[in-house]
Amino acid sequence: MSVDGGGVPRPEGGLGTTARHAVTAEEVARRAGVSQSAVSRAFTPGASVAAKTREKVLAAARELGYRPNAMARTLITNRSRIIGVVMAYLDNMIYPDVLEKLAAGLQQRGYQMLLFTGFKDRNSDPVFEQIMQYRVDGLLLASTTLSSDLSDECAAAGVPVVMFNRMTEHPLCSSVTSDNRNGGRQIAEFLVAGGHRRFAYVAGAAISSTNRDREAGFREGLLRHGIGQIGHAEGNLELADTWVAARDLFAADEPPDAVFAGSDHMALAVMEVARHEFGLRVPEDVSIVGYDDVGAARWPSFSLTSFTLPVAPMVDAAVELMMEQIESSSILSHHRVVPGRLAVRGSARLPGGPVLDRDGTLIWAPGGTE
Amino acid sequence: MSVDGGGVPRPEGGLGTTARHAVTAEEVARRAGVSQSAVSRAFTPGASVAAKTREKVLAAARELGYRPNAMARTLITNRSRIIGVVMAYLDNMIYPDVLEKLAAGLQQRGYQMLLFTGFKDRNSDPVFEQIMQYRVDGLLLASTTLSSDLSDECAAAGVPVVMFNRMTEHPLCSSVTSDNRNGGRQIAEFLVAGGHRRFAYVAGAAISSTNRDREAGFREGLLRHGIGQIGHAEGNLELADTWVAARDLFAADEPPDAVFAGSDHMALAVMEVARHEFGLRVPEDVSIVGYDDVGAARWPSFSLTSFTLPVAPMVDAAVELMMEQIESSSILSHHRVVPGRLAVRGSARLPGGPVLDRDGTLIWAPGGTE
DNA sequence: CAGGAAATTGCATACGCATGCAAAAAAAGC
DNA sequence: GCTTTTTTTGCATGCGTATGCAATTTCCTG
Repeated sequence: MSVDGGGVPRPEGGLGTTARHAVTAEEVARRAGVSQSAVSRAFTPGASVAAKTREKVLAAARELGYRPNAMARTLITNRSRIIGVVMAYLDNMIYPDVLEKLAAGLQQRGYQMLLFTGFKDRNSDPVFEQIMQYRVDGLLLASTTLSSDLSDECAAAGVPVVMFNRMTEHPLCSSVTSDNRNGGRQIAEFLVAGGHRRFAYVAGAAISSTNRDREAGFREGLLRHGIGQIGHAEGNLELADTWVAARDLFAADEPPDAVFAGSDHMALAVMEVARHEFGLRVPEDVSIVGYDDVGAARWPSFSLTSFTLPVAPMVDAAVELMMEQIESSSILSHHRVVPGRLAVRGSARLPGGPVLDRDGTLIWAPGGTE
Repeated sequence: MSVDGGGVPRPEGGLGTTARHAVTAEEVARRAGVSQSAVSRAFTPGASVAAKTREKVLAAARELGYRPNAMARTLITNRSRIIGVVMAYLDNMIYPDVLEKLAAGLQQRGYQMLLFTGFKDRNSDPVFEQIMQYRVDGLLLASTTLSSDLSDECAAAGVPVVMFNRMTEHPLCSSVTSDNRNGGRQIAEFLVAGGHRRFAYVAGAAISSTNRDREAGFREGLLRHGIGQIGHAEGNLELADTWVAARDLFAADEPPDAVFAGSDHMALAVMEVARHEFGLRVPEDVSIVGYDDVGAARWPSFSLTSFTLPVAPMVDAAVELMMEQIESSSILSHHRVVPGRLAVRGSARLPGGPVLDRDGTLIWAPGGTE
């Protein structure tokens, strides 16, 4: 079905190539009876202009509908005030939140966001050319990475790179992550303390440092208690894959009684399979723990125990790190690790240990870990 | 916790203001032994260059790491190849999908996306200035609108405006929506056919045309069967608000036995409250129907009956509409309405009528509506 | 009111590239 | 080989703005 109104042809400004004509500083200058420089200065905070002149200019600008041309400005200042943002995928439920907070943070500092997406299982090299052509002031990679060569290129071009939720070995990139390793470890402790015996890990993308660290921490924590053998399944951050992976786990001879999934997204899928395909009770038959603490984890239907991904402080840190580098014109290699905590809910059996109520969220605080 | 690597100062290029220096066409030209125009032509598809020259240029460019400056190009061509995208909010679960498909569609046509977000309960005027300074080739508004004045300004500037999932009265804006009205009507028919008596509508944002149309269709459908009085609650697209709204509904003297929520997001919240706060069985005690057919609607825990928001065709239509206007340099006012269908699942009592299985999805097809 | 300091202004230029135009080179036609 | 046609090339210019510099105005100070 299609309801079409009339087509209104745009007034042509001249020779076809110069179709539309935006108001320029020159025109404003003429109207205000000043020079083009004065107009420029009137729009530059802190520039040397008499208050009276600025008024005249702003008035003329308002009348003509003038707006400075950011592209032309970029050409001179060599600053686009644009940050290239690459998001691997958006179906992880934390990303709406990340994106919104990021947009707000950049916006507030006068920066815009050029967004690219769709690089879940490979790095962001494919869009690199495009991004760099727009002379972004910085590059933020969320849940994705860049090849070493391109990272070098960025550094050479003076474009700071900040990774979000991913670590990298590259000496000229910065990163902001949650304490994945510790999170995995703490979950292991929690599950062991809960009296579980057969553990399984549901993995995210293999190339993801975040996934590796979470798993490493988990295994490390279990090993402390002499548990070396655990189930492993590839959820791959995809619902469909996780579904299959979960079936494999529960259909095994010795199905796990405690599952840690590398992201809430996958954890919820595991829970669905456990309950509705295998008729398992959560947490009586199987405990399920996730990581990220997405909004849905709090829904009564799920009540998912999950390690918090501290989105707000992480985004803040990322923006800070970016601004710091842009303003100082230097490429840094700082790695910020933001601590999280285990939000204890109903999807995993409770251990005997102390569970505290902090700001309405239940926290498990075994002696000395915090 | 914070682990910091070393800070590597960026090599300064000269007088402080010219901190970093990107390779220019001029330099490539010198290296290749041609003129700057030749370089420009080598990078312009369809330009008049000998194959041999192009090779030389591309080789030199590769050696120097040259990348055309999109900003400078924009200044001349008057085309930024950037689309300004404003998304009202991202917590509606369809938006990750929309954003990804949109990015892909634009990317494929050589366009980039300048993203703005966070305008759920007001229009997008606040960021308008910023967007226009970057001389975007088009403006796409997802679940948000623009004041009439600014719409005029866009038209005057030759910037086409396309609304996604919102209609507008403005004569110089285009829009792509699903058939909200028909959807609401069909849901009414479905619920009436299912033998329900007491109906309620959970509303989204009051300023949203989408919300109004869905409600209008719903009421219209009910009225056909003589039902004029229905419950009404404001979910406001917010989980917290929906939670409260749902409590009000179910705590009433005559609680509804059929609830239509203006979005799946809200429908799921209603279901949570019904089940876990009021102990109601779905659909035995109350039927719940949503709109959008988000991924989670398919999860066994919810099995939400929902009217489909056809994201893929809608995004395609939006991109088409945008490109058409950009390429023809004319502002159109086309309103595309993309049909959806009722995906029948378990959250609402089934009527006696025909429920067909189409492509694995159950569709309710009352005589002659399709 | 003179004289100098400070604030303001305009001029000219540069940023990196695309493009019209004319000149040059290559190809084609005879 | 010479003219005509076609293709390729370089020159010059302009897109809209910011900014160093010098000229001008305004403001102070005595």
